[in-house]
Formats: sequence, C-alpha cells, structure tokens
Amino acid sequence: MNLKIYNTFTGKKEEFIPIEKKKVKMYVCGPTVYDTSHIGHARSVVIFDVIFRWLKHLNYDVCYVRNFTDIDDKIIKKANQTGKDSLEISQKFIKEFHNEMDALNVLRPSIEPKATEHIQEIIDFIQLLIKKEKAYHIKGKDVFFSLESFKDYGKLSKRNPDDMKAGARICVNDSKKNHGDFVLWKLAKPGEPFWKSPWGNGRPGWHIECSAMSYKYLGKSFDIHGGGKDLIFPHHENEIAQSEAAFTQTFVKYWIHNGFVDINNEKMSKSLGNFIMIKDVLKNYHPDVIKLFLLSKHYRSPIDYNENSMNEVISGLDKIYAFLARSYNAGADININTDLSVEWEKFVKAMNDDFNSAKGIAVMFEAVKKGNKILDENKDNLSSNVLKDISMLYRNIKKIGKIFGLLDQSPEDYFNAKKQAGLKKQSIDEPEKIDMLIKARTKARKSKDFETADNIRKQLQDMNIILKDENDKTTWEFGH
RNA sequence: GGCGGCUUGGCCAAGUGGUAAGGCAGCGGCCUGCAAAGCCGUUAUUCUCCGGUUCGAAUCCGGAAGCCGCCUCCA
Repeated sequence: MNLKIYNTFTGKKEEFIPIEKKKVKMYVCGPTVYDTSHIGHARSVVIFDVIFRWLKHLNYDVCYVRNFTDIDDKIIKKANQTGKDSLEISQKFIKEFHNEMDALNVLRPSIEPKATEHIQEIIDFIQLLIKKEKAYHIKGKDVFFSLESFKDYGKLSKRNPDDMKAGARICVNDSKKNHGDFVLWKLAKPGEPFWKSPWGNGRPGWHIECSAMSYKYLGKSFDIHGGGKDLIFPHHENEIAQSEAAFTQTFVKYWIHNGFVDINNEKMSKSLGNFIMIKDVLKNYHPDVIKLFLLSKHYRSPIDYNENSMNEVISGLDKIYAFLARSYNAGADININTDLSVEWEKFVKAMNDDFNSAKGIAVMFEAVKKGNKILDENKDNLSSNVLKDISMLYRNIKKIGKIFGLLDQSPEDYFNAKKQAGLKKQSIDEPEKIDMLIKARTKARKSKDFETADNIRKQLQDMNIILKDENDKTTWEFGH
C-alpha cells in the first residue's frame, strides 16, 4: 500500500507521488522567534518530524527545509522593550527552540534558513514580481503584491477576494492600490533595523521570505508544504500568489496542515493567559510523555492539553517501558528482523494512511499486551520458539518508537529518571531512607512478621512510593 | 456575513459502505502472605438527532441541534 496524504488544497486524501522519483522536497513554516515556544509549536514540529522520519523510512531522499522568521514587527517590538537589538532577540529564541526540540528528540531539518540571511534572494524575488507587474512600488512607500494581478488568489483557503473587500475590518492603507494587497517590502521607521534595497531601507514582509527561500532550496515547484492550520490564510495563500505569479507553475503539490493544541478545552490566547510553554512542560513530564501525548490524536484534529490526559499517557508509557524491560530480561533478541510481522504491517498501513499516529500507537499497545501474555504463560522462561515471538514484539515496538522519536533510552534510564523526578517532587532528600525501610521490611517478611512489613509498606505509600515484590527482590517506584 | 471542521462507551481516541481498534479509569477473577505489575473476563445491538440512498451506513446524501477554528499577528 502506498502513502496517502490529505491535501488541504483538494480537501482529499491523495496518493503521494513526488515530483521527482524517490525524492521529496518539503518546506515547513517554522517559528517567528520573538518569544519562548509553546506546546502548539511543539505539536507542529513533532508532527512534521514524524512525517520526515516516515518519508525517510520509505526510502525517499528527503530535503526538509524549516525556516526561522528572524525579522518582523514582533521581534522589533521585543527588542525595543528589552533594549536589545533584534538579532540578539532572534538568536536567543532560536537557541531556546533548538534546545527544546533536541530535548524532545526531534531531528534537525536538512536546512534551517533564516530570513535575515536571505535578504538578497528576497530582493531579487520582489524585483521579479515587479518586472512581471505582479507587484508595485509607490515612491517613498512600501512595495505591495497586487492581488488584482493574480487571478487564482484564494484557491487554497477557498476564499473569494471580493468577500474580503466587504469586510470592514481590514484597515485601509492609503498607499495600497487595493484592499488585500499585501506588503513585500516594508520601509523602516526611524530606529528600526533595516537592509538596503532599490526601494529604500527596510525589511521584507512576512510572506515573501518563504517564497524566496523555498525557491532557493527546493526550486519553483516542490512536493510538500506544511504548517499550522492558521497559516492557510493568509500566509500560505500569499506564498502561492507570490511564487506562482513569479514562475507560472504549480508552487506546491501537497499542502499539510496540523490542528491546534487547546488548553483545558480553551484556545491558547493572550487574553486568557493560558499559554503552555514547552520548557515548562519539559519540567513536569518526561519528553516521551509529551510526544506520546502529541501523537495520540490525528494531526489534523485539535488536541486538548490537560493534566488528566497527561497522566493517562504516563500510565501507558510506563506499561510500554516495563514490557521492554521484561522482554529484554527474558532474553529477547533485539536485532531480529520484523519486516514480515503482522504488527509491522499494521503499523505501515496506519502510517501510510495520512500518518495515522494514533493508530500506530494502538499497534504498540497491542504488541505489549500480546507479549505480556506470552511472558505470563511461560513465566518469563522462554523456549527458543517463544523467544522468537517476544523478540519480534520487542523489536517492533522499538522500531515504531524510532519513527515517533520515542523510547530512545533504556527502560532502566527511563524509570530512574522518573524516580529522580519523583524524589524532587516529593522533596525527599534522603533516598537512602527508602532503601533502609525496604531492607527492614524484607527482614520482617522473611520472619513472616507481615504486620511490620505491611506497616512499612503503608509508611512508604504515604510518600507515594509503591513497592513491588518480585521473587526475592523488592523494587519501588512512585505512583502518579 | 464568508469558508472549513467536529459530535463514537465513565474519560481519551481509531475507524470514510460489510456489521464498533487501542489507552486510561471501574468492577469480577487468576497470580500474591497481602499488595504492585501482568493476564483473563466485563462496560456502546450502538456511533448527537431526524429523514433518505443501499442487500448492508458511525461511515454516502439531505435537514436539525450543539461545539470549534479561520477570515487581524498566531503552530
């Protein structure tokens, strides 16, 4: 079965056929780096990371470009507020962004171009548009794209430019010829950062950088363009206008847009003050928890971030890691080939159906259940025949994890990290105390003094510590 | 006003014509000194409602209700 992708442009799932055989060129709109990144950015980045990994898994030679918008009004505003220059601001937040995405085990794209490093390309692009009479410059003022000159305007967002004229909310800019014409080059006001251009000192408009940079790295036409749903209009619509006006050929073959992250069923917004920042989420949850959560729903639907959901994800993730540890200890062959297994086939089918990660996760859990059952039935003592089955399941889960950028560490490290986080949360400074109590309990159990043993268990339970007696060993972990 | 989307068990969530995946929680059981973990069983004759098409619909068509997003910077 071949890969199918839901294309925003046609509103349908379509078979994916790249322009060039075995090659995929993908451009995703990255952040405007004027502030700390929030969980919504994380969703977009994680989803396109999985898409990137899946395309590579399908043996495509993928060129994945994700830009940084590092000059814009908000950055300038922030610079003025903090007394720094805009470059300092953008560099700071690019660094933060990279740190957080690394923590989330997200791969770096092939190329991460910045707008400020492509000013010449942007100017060239605008000049081409002016030459083709798709854009105009009014002396002493900004350069605009002329909507009138591009008949297909609105084809991605299914919007009629005339409807927008009717909207009274578009503020009238005297220098524009028509409502809806948008800025390609914006003149600098005193004190603002600027670059020289044929139209005076200024900076690029928001949309032009993506047209110019995607052209530079991917060409006049490319396969996939992605971003958050909100970018469909006006950003992506304007990109189409610019690029297709310039080159008179189809700009992008497949448009992919991800849905939003809500917070407790509300939209993240400034007025509600409910922005959830990635760095804060990383303080509270293991990166795998965040990713498993973000991938637990189909990428086009909205997903609701709340504590309850996160706790559910933790329970599930613990279960997966526990199975990995259990099957590894039972002697699973971690290098076995699983390409022909039912689980892998199911997973491939799910991913090829418009990157259905939610279904892919279900496959992982099915494998866990199947494996635990086998281990139970054999009391973890496996004959070579059964061991093969367990190895397959183990390997499948790890392989799926690889596509999702999950389960990268050993179960031991995972559970240790969890313990450390728990100790911190419970403000337990002397973890040795826990071991001492467990030792005392083991002694009591040996002499069949179960009352003492149970009292100790209760004592630990009050610290949210749950004991687990396995054979002659007692281990512990924190509950949720 | 224009455009788009959503409504599946207590909660989360797959499922786009063939008779309801998966997770979490609950309950009963196996296991255990007791637990925890794991496993087994159990919880939607039914998918917001009303019509229609069909041998057959959660899935297609029409209508209603509720919720949400975009149309202004936004992942």
